[in-house]
Amino acid sequence: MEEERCFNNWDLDAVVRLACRRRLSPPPSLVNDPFASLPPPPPAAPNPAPELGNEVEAGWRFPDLRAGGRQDGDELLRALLAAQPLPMAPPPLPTLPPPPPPPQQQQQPVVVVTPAEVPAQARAAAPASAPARAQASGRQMPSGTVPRSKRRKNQVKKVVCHVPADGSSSDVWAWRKYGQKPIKGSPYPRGYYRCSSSKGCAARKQVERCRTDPNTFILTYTGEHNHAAPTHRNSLAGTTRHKFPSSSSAAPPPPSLVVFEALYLFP
DNA sequence: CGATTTTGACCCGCGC
DNA sequence: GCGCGGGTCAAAATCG
Repeated sequence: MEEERCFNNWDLDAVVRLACRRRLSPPPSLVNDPFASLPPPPPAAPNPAPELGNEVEAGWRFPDLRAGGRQDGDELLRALLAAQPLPMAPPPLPTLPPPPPPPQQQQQPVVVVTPAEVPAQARAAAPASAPARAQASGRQMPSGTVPRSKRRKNQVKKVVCHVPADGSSSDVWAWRKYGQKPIKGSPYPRGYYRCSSSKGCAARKQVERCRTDPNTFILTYTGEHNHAAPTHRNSLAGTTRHKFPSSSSAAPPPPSLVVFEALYLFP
């Protein structure tokens, strides 16, 4: 169990780092395939939970993008595409079983885009209007921040992307992990990261291994960067520090393309 | 020394 | 109204 935890842990961190460092530092030679040296994902989670209405699957559904008649999603998409033309065919989405009927709350437009700078671009393109989601702490909050209670989970703007385990997404931001939680129905924990490029940056990122495809990671970006994208990533940000000596420690895999899915949630 | 990671606890949104 | 689950905080430990 411990190992598994470490394993998962490592995975998430690795992905995040990759996602962050991409073109910055060529992957060490020892990092061919982190997964190869690691124990395979649990064959069968305690509860496979086939019908999990997770956001990812929701993302696969492709509800009508203009359902809400909003332009944000569309603009975002456009911005994303403009910023980074699809270098490869659309994502292998449908590896998942037909998702369950969409709960009424799932009327968020979903968009599929590709890669790399998406989060950054998206944020740059989208109007900086995510005050609430930024402040989520329930405890002592700096004055002027919006209490978590004001926030609606379903109204949080998100950009979901799938990252192949053998690759990485790319964004120039530096992310700092602030939490990790096991997700019900998923054998893999989800890591929570926030932008460390700028102190008050509201941008956050969640990293989770796809339960249906262990070789794929799901990155979920929320919030917006309130600062310009750093030309170079921060010093220590992304520093590799393995707490798990020996086996588990490994370097991140080489960068490559990513498959993105933009999941845009509206209020 | 500064920044990051880890981990348990707390808070709150949401579904029943 | 209650309980569950997800998201975040913060202290301690670790690393470059």
